[in-house]
Amino acid sequence: MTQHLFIAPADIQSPRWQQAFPSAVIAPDSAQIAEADCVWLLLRDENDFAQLQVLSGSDKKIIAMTLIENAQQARQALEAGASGYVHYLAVPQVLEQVAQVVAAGGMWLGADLMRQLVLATARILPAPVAKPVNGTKVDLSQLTSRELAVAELVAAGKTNKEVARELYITERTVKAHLGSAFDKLKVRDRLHLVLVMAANS
Amino acid sequence: MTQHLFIAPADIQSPRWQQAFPSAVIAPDSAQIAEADCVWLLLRDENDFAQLQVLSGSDKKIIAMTLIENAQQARQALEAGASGYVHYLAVPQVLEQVAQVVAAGGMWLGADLMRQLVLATARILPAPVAKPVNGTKVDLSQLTSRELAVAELVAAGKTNKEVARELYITERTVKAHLGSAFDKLKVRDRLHLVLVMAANS
DNA sequence: CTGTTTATTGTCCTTTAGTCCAATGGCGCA
DNA sequence: TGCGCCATTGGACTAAAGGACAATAAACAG
Repeated sequence: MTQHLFIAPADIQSPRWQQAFPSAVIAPDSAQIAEADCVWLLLRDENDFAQLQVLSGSDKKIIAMTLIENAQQARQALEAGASGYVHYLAVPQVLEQVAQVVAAGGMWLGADLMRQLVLATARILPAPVAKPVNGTKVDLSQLTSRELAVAELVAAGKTNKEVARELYITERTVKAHLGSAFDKLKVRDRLHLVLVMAANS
Repeated sequence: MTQHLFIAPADIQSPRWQQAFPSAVIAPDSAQIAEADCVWLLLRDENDFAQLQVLSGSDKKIIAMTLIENAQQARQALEAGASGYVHYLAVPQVLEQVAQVVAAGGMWLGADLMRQLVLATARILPAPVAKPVNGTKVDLSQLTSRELAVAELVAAGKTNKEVARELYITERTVKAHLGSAFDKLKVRDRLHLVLVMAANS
């Protein structure tokens, strides 16, 4: 039986982990790493990537979890040794599937990210007609670094107050950044912000 | 129950197909396509690709099978609409896993091909491409029909007032359904509801 | 040096969201 | 015919979100 260990800060956890794997251990750090043979690591900042690098040295299977699916982050995670890349709020069925595939020596990526990889690869391999991907695209690059930071946390489900605490600024400032992000991305509220960010990552 | 249809010439077939899916239909052409919801298509020449293109128009899941695994062919198959790419002599366990992943809205590629894709992509631009937003079934089944209707509209970015107008009920009732949906899905607000509903893609 | 952008915070105010404690009527089921 | 579940709504209330108007300070470009 596979022993799963979920490493994530206390404020970003999902009940679905335990639902998918009743015997799973959920902890904020890797203290109980020894008993685990499948580690789910929530990626948020560079430190988490560093930890991923460290873990990849072992023979344990590592699955990166993310707040927002993002192609570059996925690539980095897989390069750093992860065998899977999945949204942290994925439903138990998906989590189980990821575990299965990874346990079988496979790699797991959501279909959308996979498709991106396929299409991206089309450019470097001798390809026929690589259909350029487009759509209702929003340019997140027009946001300043602070606006983006706020937007990402908000898109991860944080409230303004939580974002403020996390970034060591006042709630008012959070609103300011958020408001200008709304303007730039032409969305009316945080809900739509999540939708466009989810559709363009 | 998923109905599998394997399309392959009589001289290139594998007994493992039937082993993996006892109720599967194996035929040399797509005559019996109507009853199937998962089509396994053996790729040999350009005609097969053409057929793949045609099939991709339907909502059926399509899995490309190959005689020899090849990165470029894999790419073409996935671009043409296939959700998986697997060797035609794969063992039943693998076939079942492929079917599972694909049924869940995922994409399947052997680990080796996957690694090639990942490494290939690593060298090119970090520019993200748009991804289509799709949704699969969640454990949303625990919601009543009304709760689900409200949840879906909310997850599409509608305000309570808009949902109320759309469903011809009062905003108060929208709140009631939404509140109980929150309880059942164990989310704290509409933002997390969106994340949960968008997570299983 | 000056104008622009970015980051930060403030107050005041309106609109939305979400919860608590109800109540009513319909529908299936034992 | 009660019991439970579902859909509906009310009122009252608290919290969260977002806009309007404005200010200060640092960084940066021309």
